[in-house]
Amino acid sequence: MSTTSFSLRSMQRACRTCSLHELCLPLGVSDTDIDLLEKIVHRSRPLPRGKYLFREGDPFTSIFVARSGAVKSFTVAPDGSEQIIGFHLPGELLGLDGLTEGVHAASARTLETVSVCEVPFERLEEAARQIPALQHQLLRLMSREITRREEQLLSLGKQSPERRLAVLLLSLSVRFSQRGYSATRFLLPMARLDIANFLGLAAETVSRLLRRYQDTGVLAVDGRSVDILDLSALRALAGADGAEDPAHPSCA
Amino acid sequence: MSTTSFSLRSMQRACRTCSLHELCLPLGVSDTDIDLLEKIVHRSRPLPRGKYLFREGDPFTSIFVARSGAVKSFTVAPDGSEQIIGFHLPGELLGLDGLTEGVHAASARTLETVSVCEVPFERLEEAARQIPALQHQLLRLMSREITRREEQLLSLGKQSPERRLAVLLLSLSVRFSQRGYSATRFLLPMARLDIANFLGLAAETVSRLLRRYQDTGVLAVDGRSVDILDLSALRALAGADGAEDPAHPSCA
DNA sequence: GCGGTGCCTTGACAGGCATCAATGCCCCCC
DNA sequence: GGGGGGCATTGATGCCTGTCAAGGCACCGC
Repeated sequence: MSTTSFSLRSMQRACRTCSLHELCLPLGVSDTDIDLLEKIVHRSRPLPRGKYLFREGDPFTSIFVARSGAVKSFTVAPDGSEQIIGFHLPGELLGLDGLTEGVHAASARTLETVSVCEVPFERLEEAARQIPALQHQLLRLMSREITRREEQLLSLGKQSPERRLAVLLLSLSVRFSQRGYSATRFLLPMARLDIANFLGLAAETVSRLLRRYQDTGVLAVDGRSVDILDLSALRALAGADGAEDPAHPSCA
Repeated sequence: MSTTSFSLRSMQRACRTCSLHELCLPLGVSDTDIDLLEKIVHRSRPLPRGKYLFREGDPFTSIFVARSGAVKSFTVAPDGSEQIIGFHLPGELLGLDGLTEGVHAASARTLETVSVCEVPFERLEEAARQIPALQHQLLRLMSREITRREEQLLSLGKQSPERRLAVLLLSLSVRFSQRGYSATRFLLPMARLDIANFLGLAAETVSRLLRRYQDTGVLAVDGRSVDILDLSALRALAGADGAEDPAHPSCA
């Protein structure tokens, strides 16, 4: 650990050349200050599928960001049942919920092969004090995590399973496109059961909904590959849609 | 506005003597540094029920904390339907979701008479740079907001309406007791329709569930007043409960 | 090539919750 | 004191979705 002798050229100055630059901590930080940041960040070798970044109850010392690959975070109820809290794509901060109590409130496990950056939080905090732009970006990223969870809450609140799934697909679409991938064709990083668990549905329902979307020409689905054929239709399904169920009455 | 002449003795140094001290920004900040913080904070007169703290789309300039009274945050879909994202008790930060885009992502409206503190965010950020303890506490509070939303996600994910309502009641119970109120007897600050909207249920279902809880001796409900008679039973309903429905199958 | 194991899909069924509708209560305002 | 509106409760009905069960498909190791 202490004396890594293999050459890591591709890992040096990685933050500056990282494609996630704009989504991650370095945004707005000057080049000289990025050097400071990079001294703090640990870059791991790729982790295979199914590995834990951290577990519920682990002491909180670092936050994590995937450079590639998706991660799920979840808690395990006393009866052993798993409840998925979220899916994290590259550039999305992981582990921030541990700061409150000093202990991670959830576990994080890789859904596929994942390269992660680990950022020791105390050192990050210290650096943020010295680099105003870094402090600002850290706060912004935490704000983004709050916003993302609020959007998830919105989607779960819109009770119809049809909507929930549509919202998830749209969210993935947007997030993939922000990361330079296609907004309409992508591979789902997670299993149907994970989707169902996350959305509070049965796996069978997810399956049937996907089929229905396919039958109505909104999507083309083949296993984990998704092709969004009619984006506006999907938006209508997810959104306020003036379609069929007027959801909750307004108080306005 | 600029020249308020009326005496504000009770409002001066309010942070230091505020009962929410331990839950709010001043925690861990030295007395001399609190003076600095207090210069930033605006304390408003009490707002009546139904007033907006901010609206979706408003430019983000400040965060808010209620000193007393509850607030709901929500978004309005294009079709006019309201979706409630959360209920905020005194000491819980409001408006943080605006930092990401510089624009508030949700609206916040008072559920009852509310006294709020308004904290201009730029100045707070600046102060946080100078006061390490304040920076740390700000980050902790943001982390707490993330955690709270994750808990809400958990509760919405646990699909059974019975559980969701139990989780909400327990959450309120804990939060009231943290604020010095009874953990078992309190007044709901929100209407049934708000609860239903928040939990993704119909108002009728909420009503029926409350009745069922009452019939089984878990609660005594009268309008908005709630008396938790059997806390452990409520926990069982909310939690992993080895009771009736084994929720989602585990992947572990 | 074979069997095994996840994972996904499809079908049948029953229960639960949303929906519609009506009633009652309380508070506020006239 | 009377009327009205908002909110809560209760009942009846039908659809949707969870559950159970079976089958198919792909990937992996032997």
